Amino acid sequence: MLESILERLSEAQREAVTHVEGPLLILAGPGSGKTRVVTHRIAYLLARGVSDAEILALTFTNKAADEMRNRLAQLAPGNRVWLGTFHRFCAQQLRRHAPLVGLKENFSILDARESQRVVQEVVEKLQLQHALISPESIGRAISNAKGEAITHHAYQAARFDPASQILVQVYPEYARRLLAANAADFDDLLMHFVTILRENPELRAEYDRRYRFIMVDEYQDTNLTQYSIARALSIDHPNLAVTGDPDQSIYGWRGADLNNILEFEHDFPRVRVVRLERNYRSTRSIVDAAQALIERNRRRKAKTHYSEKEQGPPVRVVQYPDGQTEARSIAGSIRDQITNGGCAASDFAVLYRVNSLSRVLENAFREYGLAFQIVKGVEFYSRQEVRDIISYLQLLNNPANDVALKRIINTPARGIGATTVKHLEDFAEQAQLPLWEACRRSGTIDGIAPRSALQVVRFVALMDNLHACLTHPVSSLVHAVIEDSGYSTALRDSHDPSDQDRLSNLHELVTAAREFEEHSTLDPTLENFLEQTALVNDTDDLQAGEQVTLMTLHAAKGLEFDAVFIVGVEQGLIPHRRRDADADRDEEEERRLLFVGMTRARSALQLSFAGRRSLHNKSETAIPSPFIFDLPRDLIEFSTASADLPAGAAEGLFDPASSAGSGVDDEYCQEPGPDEPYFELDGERNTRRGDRPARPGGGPASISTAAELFQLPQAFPESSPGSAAAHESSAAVDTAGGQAGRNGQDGTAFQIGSWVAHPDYGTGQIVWRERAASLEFVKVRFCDNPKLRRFAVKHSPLRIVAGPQSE
DNA sequence: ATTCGCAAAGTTTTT
DNA sequence: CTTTGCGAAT
Repeated sequence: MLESILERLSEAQREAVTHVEGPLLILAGPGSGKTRVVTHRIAYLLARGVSDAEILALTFTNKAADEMRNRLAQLAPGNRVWLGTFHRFCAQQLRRHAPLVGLKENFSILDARESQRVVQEVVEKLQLQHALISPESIGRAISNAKGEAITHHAYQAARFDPASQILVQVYPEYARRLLAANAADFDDLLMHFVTILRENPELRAEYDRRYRFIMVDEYQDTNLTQYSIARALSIDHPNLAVTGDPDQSIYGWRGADLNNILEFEHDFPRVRVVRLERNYRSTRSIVDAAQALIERNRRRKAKTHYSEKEQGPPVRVVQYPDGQTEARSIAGSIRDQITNGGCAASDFAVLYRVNSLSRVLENAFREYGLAFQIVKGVEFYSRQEVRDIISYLQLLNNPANDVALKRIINTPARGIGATTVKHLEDFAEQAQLPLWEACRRSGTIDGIAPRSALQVVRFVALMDNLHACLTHPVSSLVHAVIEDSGYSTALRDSHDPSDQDRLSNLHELVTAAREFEEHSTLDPTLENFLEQTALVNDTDDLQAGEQVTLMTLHAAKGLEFDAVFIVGVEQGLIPHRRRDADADRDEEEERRLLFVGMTRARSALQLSFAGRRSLHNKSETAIPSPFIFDLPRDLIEFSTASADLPAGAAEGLFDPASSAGSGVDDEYCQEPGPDEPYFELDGERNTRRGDRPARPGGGPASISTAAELFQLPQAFPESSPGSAAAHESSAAVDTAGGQAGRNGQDGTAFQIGSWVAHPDYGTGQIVWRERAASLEFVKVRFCDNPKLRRFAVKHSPLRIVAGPQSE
């Protein structure tokens, strides 16, 4: 049993897997088999007799949790280890102990927009509008404070800082409103749990005992609050194992604190540190170039990435005259390699720093008739119409939820205007009642016209009727809300074509509810469904189909592709120029971002920059990113592409296995000529960067307040390494976070470029695909109409008439 | 109460 | 250039 878990692990991997007691830090470089190690370690603990109820595995994203769960299920079928996101874990615990922080167990979870809305209201109410400090930045500041476990009681304004002067007023009122609405924002889920642990030592000890073995994934992304949770549960039983990679920390801007991982050894003395440095994913050229880049960072832990795969072709660095040429050339190259090089579209990814760069690429890909998908951030559950219906459900579940009530009291329009709502609010505030109770008393409130009061009464009756449906299955309740609220009628009667999309999204919500009933491991209650919709986003699934993937560098984390293009590697883009351009700290994070992007590639990698870049329709001269100069000359191949591409010409990124083929036909891809190269990748400039002055900062990281919150005991059991017979079979080729299609829908039929027929609109061509809530959507341009129409493939009468063709 | 029009802004993103 | 939000007008 133990043997079978340990076979096919490298020595370093095995060391991590067999570590049982005591703190463990796994520094896992890209492609080093991290997920494999985590899942195998859990399986190993189980095999050694640890009860599955004693193990807690925390991740940041549902995607990571799903992947781990699936892989663990294969190693330890039927296990009941708690494995999931921080937020879900905390939400569940918070339900149990809600009264300890002034909530009730049926509290609602506000999404980012809703909580921002509340911030805005508070700012207006307190008359704190400030010319330079936007409500958004105040919201961010509150979120940051919560990410450091600073409650509104504890928050102190820095004396002369105008932003914190405002915050010190807004934060408490914001917190008060959320409590009054029996609601928590995302950050609250974690912070309230920390508060509970902090104020209830016996409860903390109980949790500590209950979860004797804790694992935290992507530890470099933890903020102080998350750190505090992990730490609080690892005092009496400090068997905390974290995996992470400081070099892949790219979320500092959202509160992730690199110190948590850099100081782990300090916070947990006698920690075992395992470095997974071998990269099983990429060729040596790629790994070595990425290593050279990341070595320039100072705030990191020494770690040398290496590969024992073949050398592979050098990393290509290409200069294009402008962004359009860049896009076309890449599209041409990919098309060429698909038609001549035997590659599949799904082998390729194009990465960029900012979403706005996707547009040129989109156009070029369309022009070249390539199937592609853009991974974007609009989540199904945050669409307006979906959010509206969810608000009805939230109000049914938690009548105190004023945020939800205000959202839907007049959606769809039912004659309850701003004035009426204002009166209701005033009354509610005066009487210290939820808005909902004010609605019940609308007839008795001064200032509300009888006609308006009647409408409110009808709204109350509507909700009361729906309330009677609470005993029905969630999906029928959702259906009832959509129908009885008048929402579906309003959409059906609308002349705005996009309202039809909205309607199909709502049908999809019913389907999601049904799937939840049938497949969820949780009780299919309304409350659990609401939690699901708040904490899960359905679009982090990539489609599997045959298409090139376009996405931001951030979105690429955890994925891998045979060939990767990174575009716009220019000053101002990578590193990105910010408003408050501060410090090396940011530059290092940007370098890590490029490092993450580069290490997505298995066998071919190209970085490119342009001489001119038009962004927001302004064309400006562009200068190559300084990071380009960090790459060692002997690992890269530099070339310049000229402006006038022969249509359809392509350069080879791959040296295809048969490098003779259509590999590098350099019609517009020459070595930089002697005639004043605009840009020269020169050894001298390259080395000069090496000896720049040492940074003064970087001092000892201040030890987090969490250390004061939760003291560690002086001693804990000596770690006992499992004595597994070590025979090396280092064939462990694992793709950490490797992405496989696990969506049901087959991607072959409805492709970009396919011709389809519709009974009403005639024939048209698919120009866009997307996926939301396990449903596939396409946009179609019909012959007689320039306007795009969007359809849910499953529900639409579309019929394929011809395969993909370029226009 | 809805609709229209104009102004302003425009990193990255999970939960 | 595009999107989004707010304010004025009907």
